Amino acid sequence: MTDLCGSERRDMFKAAAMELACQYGYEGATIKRIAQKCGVTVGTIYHYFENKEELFREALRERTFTTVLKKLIGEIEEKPIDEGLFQVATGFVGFLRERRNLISILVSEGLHNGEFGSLFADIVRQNTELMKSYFDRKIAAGELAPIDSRIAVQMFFGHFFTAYLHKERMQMEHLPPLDEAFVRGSIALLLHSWRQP
Amino acid sequence: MTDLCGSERRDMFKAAAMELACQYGYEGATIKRIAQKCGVTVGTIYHYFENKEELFREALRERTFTTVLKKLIGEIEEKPIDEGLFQVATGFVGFLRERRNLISILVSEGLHNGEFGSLFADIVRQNTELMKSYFDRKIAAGELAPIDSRIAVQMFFGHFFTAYLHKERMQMEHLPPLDEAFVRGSIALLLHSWRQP
Amino acid sequence: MTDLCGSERRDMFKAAAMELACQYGYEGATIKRIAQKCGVTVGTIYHYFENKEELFREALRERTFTTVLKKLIGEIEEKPIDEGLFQVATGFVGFLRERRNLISILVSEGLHNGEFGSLFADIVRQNTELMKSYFDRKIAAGELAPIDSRIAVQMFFGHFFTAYLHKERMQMEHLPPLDEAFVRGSIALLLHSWRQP
Amino acid sequence: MTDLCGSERRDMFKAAAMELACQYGYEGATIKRIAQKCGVTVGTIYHYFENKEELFREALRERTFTTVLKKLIGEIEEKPIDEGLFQVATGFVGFLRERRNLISILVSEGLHNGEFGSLFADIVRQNTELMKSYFDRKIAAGELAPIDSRIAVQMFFGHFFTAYLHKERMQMEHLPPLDEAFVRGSIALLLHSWRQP
DNA sequence: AATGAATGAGCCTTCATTCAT
DNA sequence: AATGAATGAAGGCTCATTCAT
Repeated sequence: MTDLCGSERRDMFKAAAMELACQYGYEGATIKRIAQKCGVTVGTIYHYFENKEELFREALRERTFTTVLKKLIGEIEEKPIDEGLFQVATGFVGFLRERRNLISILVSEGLHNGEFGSLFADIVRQNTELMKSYFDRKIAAGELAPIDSRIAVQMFFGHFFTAYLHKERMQMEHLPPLDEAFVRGSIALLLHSWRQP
Repeated sequence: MTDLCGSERRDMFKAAAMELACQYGYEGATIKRIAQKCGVTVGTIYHYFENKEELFREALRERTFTTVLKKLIGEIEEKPIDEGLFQVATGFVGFLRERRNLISILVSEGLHNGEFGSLFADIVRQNTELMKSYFDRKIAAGELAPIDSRIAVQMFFGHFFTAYLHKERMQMEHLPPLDEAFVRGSIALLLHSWRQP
Repeated sequence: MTDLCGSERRDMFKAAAMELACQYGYEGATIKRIAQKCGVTVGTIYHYFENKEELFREALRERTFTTVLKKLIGEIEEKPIDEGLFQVATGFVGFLRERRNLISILVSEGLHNGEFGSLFADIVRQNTELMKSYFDRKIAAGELAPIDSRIAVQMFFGHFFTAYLHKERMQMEHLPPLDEAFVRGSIALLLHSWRQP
Repeated sequence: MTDLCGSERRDMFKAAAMELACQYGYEGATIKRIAQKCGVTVGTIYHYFENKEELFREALRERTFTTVLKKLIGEIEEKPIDEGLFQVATGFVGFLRERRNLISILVSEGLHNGEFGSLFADIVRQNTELMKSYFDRKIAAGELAPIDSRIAVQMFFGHFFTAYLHKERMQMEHLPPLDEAFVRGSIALLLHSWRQP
């Protein structure tokens, strides 16, 4: 419709695909629907992408949290640990929100689509490694106790990921909102002993 | 095939449906496949269930972790907190493993199927409440510090849930196995301060 | 439509497929057209056949000239060679006419469809072998000169096959009709020396 | 790509069309594939040809065996019959090999495409007439017996055509190779009596 | 002259569902 | 209770063709 160059067109299709898949699932995001949403006909989409899977693969690969995380870790290196974790957590949740479609598809399709599954695994591995080495540096520096950093990373991301999924993607109304208080509270919980000293 | 009464047949269909959906996703678990797996023809399934959705809804509602959790909490009330958490966590992971199919479907379909979504939300709420009141009693008893028990519950379940999903459902090879050591390590991480005292 | 048992239904679909393919080619014989010709909807055809290729493969394999040829050779063993050849040639042309669809598809699709190609090759080989051994027996019996029986077989079938294709399938009006006179004339041409003695 | 004048471009497209159609069939030889093979885009082809059919029609009409045959017959007029037939047969097989694409398409498409069918018929008629009059002259000259020259021509071309199709286009491995021995053997078979004198 | 984006009809195939037997 | 033939809409994808640039 509007005047767009080729690459912008591709982006438009990818965005529409993500949005529809988030709403209806991968199967529900039909090429026809994607085309309609973009005001073109099915053939056009195949002019830009080999097939449906390529369209999605490319869209999903596009931007991952890893890029953001690298930058964040660079910025927080010198800050106190609770501030550092706060910033990463906030960035993570913000990313999940911004790329909400991506997340939905990776989770729901990753469970039974090999291609998407390994894409998801890749992303998780990269993030895990970055964060683990941050933890390890903090342990070496004596800021953190000698905890099992591998598990710690899983706990950190796992918590915020699940919280986001449950609260914002599945609208579980009994759960607290994912606001700053929640993030700060969560980090406090991690850093402090649960046990009464 | 073998002689089964009506209710047993229903169970058989539900079990087959779960298994196939776990493997191929909800869309991939076609009525024909379910029928074949049970050695009957498509028509038969429609004798027992109104339609595909009813079959799945009923299968998913069947048994949730809540039943197990109630029993577990009764048993651990008097035990020290780390042992109590260990038993709940172990029971939770065991349940996820045993009902692996159910979990897959709730997660992947819950994201864009309203019916399944609220089913999932229900289950989560019940578990959250049970566990939260357990935490609250422990806080009152002075065994736990006055932590935010709502967040703590989310962190507890969220961690093991994510760990299970990533490791055992998505085969992320870079993650540690979900064995006793992992569970104990995770609980230690929760109960102790991450920060160097 | 009319009451037919399963196997008759299959036959009906195969017959329709052959007829349409003969008229429009393999690609032109669409499942929809086949279904329409049979008064059913597309889904029905897929109830009987895995896919389009299976439908055609089965239809093509169904009856080949080999069966007819075996019987014919049994009958002509004792007859004089020109009468024997006349009967085989007549039977061959009759078969081509009767199974006109089959031939069209094997020839036209066999050239670029591996599956159909090897099907055709199989048929040709079987016929060639049967006929060659007949020739060899006649040579041994002294009724035929010690000719190269392999080439002779190719010449025999090749001639009638081409004649049929050109005249009756491609309506080449400048060619003589494929009647008894033509067959007898052809055999005379084979058996007698072309060269002026 | 390279600098070609209009007519050379047309030839290039036609050649590519033939080659692809030979490999994949008429339907399989898509405009896009043809364009790709020539390093241009689809639009370009439509600058040179009205539509797909025109492209093929023109390509097929291009050069036929007739031209070659005329020349050959001129050359063999004075030679002994077996040598003459050898040269024509060799030329014919050589032509089929060289124009392999053309042949495939005429045969396979000619069966259900009226346009291509009559094109093929034209070619066959011309060749038949040329060869028949050669035979008739040889009969008049007493070199050949008073055979039915119309059938003889069909037998001559039909044999080599089928042999080529079966052996070199359909890779029938049980058949002898189409070499000089085969051609000479075939001609001997034609010229000599099959019957034991 | 050449491009390549866009079209839209049509292809093969799948699948939940119905229903006469 | 069970069958399985039949439906028909829908899905992914292809392709000859057009046309503004």
